[in-house]
Amino acid sequence: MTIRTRFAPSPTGLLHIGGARTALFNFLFARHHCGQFLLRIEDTDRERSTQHAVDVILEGLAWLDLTPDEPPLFQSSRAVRHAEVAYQMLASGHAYRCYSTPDELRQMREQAIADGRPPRYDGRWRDRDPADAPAGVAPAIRLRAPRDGETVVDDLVQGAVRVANAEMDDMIILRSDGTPTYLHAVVVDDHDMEISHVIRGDDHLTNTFRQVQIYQAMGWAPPRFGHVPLIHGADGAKLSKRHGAVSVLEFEAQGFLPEALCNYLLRLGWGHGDAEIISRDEAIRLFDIDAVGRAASRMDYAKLTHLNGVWLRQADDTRLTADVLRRLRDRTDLVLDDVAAARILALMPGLKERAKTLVELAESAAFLARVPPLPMDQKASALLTDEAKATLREIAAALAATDFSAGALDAALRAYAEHAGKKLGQVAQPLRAALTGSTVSPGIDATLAALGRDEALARISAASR
RNA sequence: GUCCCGUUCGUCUAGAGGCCCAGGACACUAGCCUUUCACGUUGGUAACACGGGUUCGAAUCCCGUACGGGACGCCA
Repeated sequence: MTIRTRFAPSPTGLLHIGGARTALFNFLFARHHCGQFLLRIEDTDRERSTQHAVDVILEGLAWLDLTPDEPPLFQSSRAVRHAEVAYQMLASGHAYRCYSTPDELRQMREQAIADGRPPRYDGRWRDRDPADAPAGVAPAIRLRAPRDGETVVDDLVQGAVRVANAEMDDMIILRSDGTPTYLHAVVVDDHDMEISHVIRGDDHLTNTFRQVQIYQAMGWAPPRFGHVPLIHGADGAKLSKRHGAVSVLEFEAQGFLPEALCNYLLRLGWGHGDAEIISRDEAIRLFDIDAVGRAASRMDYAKLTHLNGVWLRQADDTRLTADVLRRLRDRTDLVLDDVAAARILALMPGLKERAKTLVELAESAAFLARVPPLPMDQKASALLTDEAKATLREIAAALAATDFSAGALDAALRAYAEHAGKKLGQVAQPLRAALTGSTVSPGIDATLAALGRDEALARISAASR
């Protein structure tokens, strides 16, 4: 049997990290088992679905490199098929028409809650003569669910979960306007798409029983299910639009690398011994659904940030340089020409070692695109005393005599320090201030080399005046 | 309220009856390294929710309790 999984978000909100992780797990599971990963947009709620949300989902998945193997299926395009199946069930006696109005149902629910009973449809049209149908009321179609026995789901993550059928009422499968409900559409689509494994959020676990009843009514073999626990916000509360549930694209804006976010998400709810830094290829090799934990987990930005630093250091210099230039593009205080780009690329090995996010990286690279005289931060200007300025003029002369390679510069600096009876730090820090306008940068030799002879000497000259 | 699920350091996790007076990672913290800042490195603080069983032996199995989460819609 070919393994086929799907990610089925509804375009009524953003693609948040919970959804992203669900997509990742589906993707990894499919790849691990040499199967296919599909995408289905559940846009049956026409009122709340938006094109913008669809775009965000598609963009987000592309950014995370979780591209589906087939074009996305839009659930709304399958309304005819959903209705067809509902009528089949009606014909076979597995469903019936219900003429209760939404208002009536609401009263029924409120009454049940007031009486301390579970809020459920009482099945008043289940066995009623269709001749009793009130005129002018369009009926909804309900599943004639079994009332005895129990329904069992052998979940890949949660294990065997069972519920008494008496706990469930007859759910609506086709609304009075002829459109399918979610529970029904999902089953029909998963069946028609030949989905073998449904991996989704824990919040769907209790829905699964009702879906299984539809499979049974249609005589279809249900897929295997795996319900992964939800991700909570940093404070332990459920992810909501108000906090934490930001779009995955927001993570991009905040300077996180997609491979870092995937690595983080993978380790949230799943573990493999002591493995922490896991590439996509390794993830495909190691991941399996049975190692997914059963408890909800919290979003931890500190750990994500750490992981991002690890991946940043491993990332390609050209790629990072392009990202930095993009983030700095709109800065009016910088000159982002080819010269600046070349400097940033040249210093990237040292810059990426010191940054945890792409935002920090861009900020730390900005000095390379400045035109002297540089703005000095407080600590830098404090370093540039009259004595230091005099020293800088001497250093400039020593540096000018080299070929401006990092090795030669380092040697010249050390020789000068020894000659002047100073510690290297006393030499390097004023120089750093002059070159960068701050007290933090990659190694001073590499920084000098990246700037190049003319620019470096110009900056030293400007700062030592 | 009813049903379902969960509970190992602050956080993410390893752990499938003896290897665990519980390991790793992040965070925090003390050193080392050092040309600043990072990185790296060596230590440290810190957890099996609680109570009963079962067993020679339980973080691991069973039952309760507490707490947390989810679902109960002509939303998805």
